[in-house]
Amino acid sequence: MVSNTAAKAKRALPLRARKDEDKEARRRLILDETLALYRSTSYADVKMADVAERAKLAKGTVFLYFPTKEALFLALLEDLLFSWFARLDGLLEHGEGRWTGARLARTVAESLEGEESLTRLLAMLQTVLEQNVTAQQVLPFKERLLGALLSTGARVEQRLPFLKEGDGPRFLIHLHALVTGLRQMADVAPVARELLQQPHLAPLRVDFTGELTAALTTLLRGLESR
Amino acid sequence: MVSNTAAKAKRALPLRARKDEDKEARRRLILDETLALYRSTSYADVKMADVAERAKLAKGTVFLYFPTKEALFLALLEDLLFSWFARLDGLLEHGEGRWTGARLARTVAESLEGEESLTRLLAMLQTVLEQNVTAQQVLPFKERLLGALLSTGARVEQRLPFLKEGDGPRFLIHLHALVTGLRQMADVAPVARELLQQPHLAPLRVDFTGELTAALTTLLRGLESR
DNA sequence: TCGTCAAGTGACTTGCGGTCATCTGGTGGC
DNA sequence: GCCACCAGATGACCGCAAGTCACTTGACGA
Repeated sequence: MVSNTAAKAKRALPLRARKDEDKEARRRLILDETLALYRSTSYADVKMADVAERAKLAKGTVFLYFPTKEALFLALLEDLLFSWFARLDGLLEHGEGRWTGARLARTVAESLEGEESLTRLLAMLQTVLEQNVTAQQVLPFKERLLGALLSTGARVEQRLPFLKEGDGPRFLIHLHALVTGLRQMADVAPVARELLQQPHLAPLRVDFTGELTAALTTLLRGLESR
Repeated sequence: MVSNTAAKAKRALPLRARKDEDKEARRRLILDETLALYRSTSYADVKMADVAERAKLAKGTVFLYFPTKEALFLALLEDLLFSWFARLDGLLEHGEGRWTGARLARTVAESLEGEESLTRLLAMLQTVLEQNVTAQQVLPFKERLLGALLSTGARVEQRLPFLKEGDGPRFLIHLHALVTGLRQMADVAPVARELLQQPHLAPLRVDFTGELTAALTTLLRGLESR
């Protein structure tokens, strides 16, 4: 979970973080500043030196908390991803009334609206983030991911009676695939975005939420009519 | 299209490529060597200096043919992608007998088997390759892509009578999304691959062709039962 | 109060993408 | 067949960003 500004202002950190609590706060601070920078630019444009400067730390200090740039962004992804899982769980748990494939598709797609940072990071996961990171560092992430896949997957299965054993997690894997792919198409590099303004290239433009909803609905209808 | 070794050995290039034909041959040579390197490593591990060395050229010469590393890989992707489109067109055109959603799904998924380089590059398209490249350089690619999307999309629509106007291209966009996403999951970084050997993480392992076939079949069944 | 040592620092190293002043071989004109 | 020209080729060099490490300093316990 990324701390909000209120929490940030709560208390000035000592110059040296010796208590675990303070270390954690410093870690959060670095993650927050990284996210702030990433929001308005791209992975390549976020320099470790800039992160350090914004966090009012020396560059070396950032590397005390995260051994590589990739590890930093992997941690950021972890924050965003699992807080999204928690939010989706909430929506599935507390939603009233009958659930249909279409409703689930909409719920999921909308839960990802405004989560551009998350989906952009997700799209880089294996291509970039898992480079230059040791197995030690990826393992906890993968294990948490598996856990979330199984537990949220089970919740999805409960909601839609036509789903069979294992369909839930598989649905989430397809969701991940679609999110990754659609985000790449919808949220392209600035150069390409400009290009796609040209009317004759309009068919290449992709509305993320719309297209994701459509794809998930179709996917679930396919499972229902099996 | 990437030239084969036979074509490569056909004729020694002059030291200076002055004719367009020779320039094209040199360009191909660079692309071939890039692909050879990329096959066994990753984007980050392919150094421009290595490409030059393998092609028996000075580093500067490579930059005469491709202005940036990203442009080089974009050109490589273009080669692989459009030759795959052509191959798929052939399969759609010459396939005998009745076409079903399941058959189309299988045909498409199998046409991508052994195309790991293509799908890995595709997964990097917007995240990496379109960075550091001018609009001038991306435009032809996008235009060709649009053309292929429309023409191959139309072929797909012809094969499956239950598809409506526009379903073909849209199917291909969802295909792109799924390919990108599934490739990321199936063909992970070496670190992660090692990790996934552990039995308790088995559910995170993804069989690319199998999973793609399943997803496409479900997707098409969803469209059929609309 | 002060000694200890982990947290913090930033100048430095490394490595790679990209440049450009210089060189040279193919070609066209004679 | 010779030569002048210049586009193609070269590789030493540059800039930049990730990552290191010898040194400094402030929190805490004795």
